[in-house]
Amino acid sequence: MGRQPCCDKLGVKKGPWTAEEDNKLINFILTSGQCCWRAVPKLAGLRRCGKSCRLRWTNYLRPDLKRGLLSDSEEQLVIDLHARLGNRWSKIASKLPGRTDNEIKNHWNTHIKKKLIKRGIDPVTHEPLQIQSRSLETSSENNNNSHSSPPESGNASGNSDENSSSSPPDNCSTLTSEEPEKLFGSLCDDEKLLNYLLGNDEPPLVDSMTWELQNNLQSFENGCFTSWDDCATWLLDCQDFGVHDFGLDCFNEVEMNILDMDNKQPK
DNA sequence: AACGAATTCAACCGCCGGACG
DNA sequence: CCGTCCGGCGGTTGAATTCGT
Repeated sequence: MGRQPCCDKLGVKKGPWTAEEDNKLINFILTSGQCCWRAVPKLAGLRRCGKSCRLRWTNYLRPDLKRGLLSDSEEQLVIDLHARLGNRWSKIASKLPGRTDNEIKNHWNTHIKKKLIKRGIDPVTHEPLQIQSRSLETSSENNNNSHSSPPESGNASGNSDENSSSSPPDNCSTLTSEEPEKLFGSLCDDEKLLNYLLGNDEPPLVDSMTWELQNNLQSFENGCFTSWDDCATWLLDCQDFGVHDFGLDCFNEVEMNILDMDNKQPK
């Protein structure tokens, strides 16, 4: 029995989003919040699949997104997390505020992979390439006991357990004795981040979020945008200038304010 | 300037798992 | 327990852009 498609394929537009579509989606989510994505296209007046709307929102339109290339420390963080988690891009993205899984995945495939190979590190196993080729020879002798296998290879069953007691500890052991220090080296100036990565601390983004919230709320007058144009401009500014780290909690507050404004001041 | 190759990244596809009736 | 719905995920594609000749 075939599943119903996620949306009516007929009449559904594909390809790049236009500014008008973006505005419609932003407008809808600002006024109605993120509800059932399946219903979003209809309610927002878009000829798009619900999935496509969700993707567009999460990967591009969300106001808390950073734009631009990953910084060096972000890159190191991605490398380390990849060593622990494998290709679980969403998990990795969740540790990098303002970054999306798609963005990290793309950056990994286009930049980081090459850098690691240049440094002589296998981007899949995070082992030095020479050691890996040697271990490949030996592993053919005892092939089933593959602790040096790619992190994601043990994940083929789709086990995406958050605390993941399974693969991450093993993955750490795939690094040479120098690697972890090398990888952490550039992160050591960010103690909170480091503690979090080592599992000793809470995520470090809370402080920055509240800090950014304070700053971004200055964009509002009495907690409200003075007009939709202001709001849209604010959203676009957030994207263009990389305003980040204030998370969707803040956004919910904005949204509530707008709803509140709508109630008080009908257009 | 023109062309092809290489690179980038937004968007799509299909699968999976949780929630729910 | 089973079937369905839906959101989310990771892999892949292909148009746009950049680079090299």
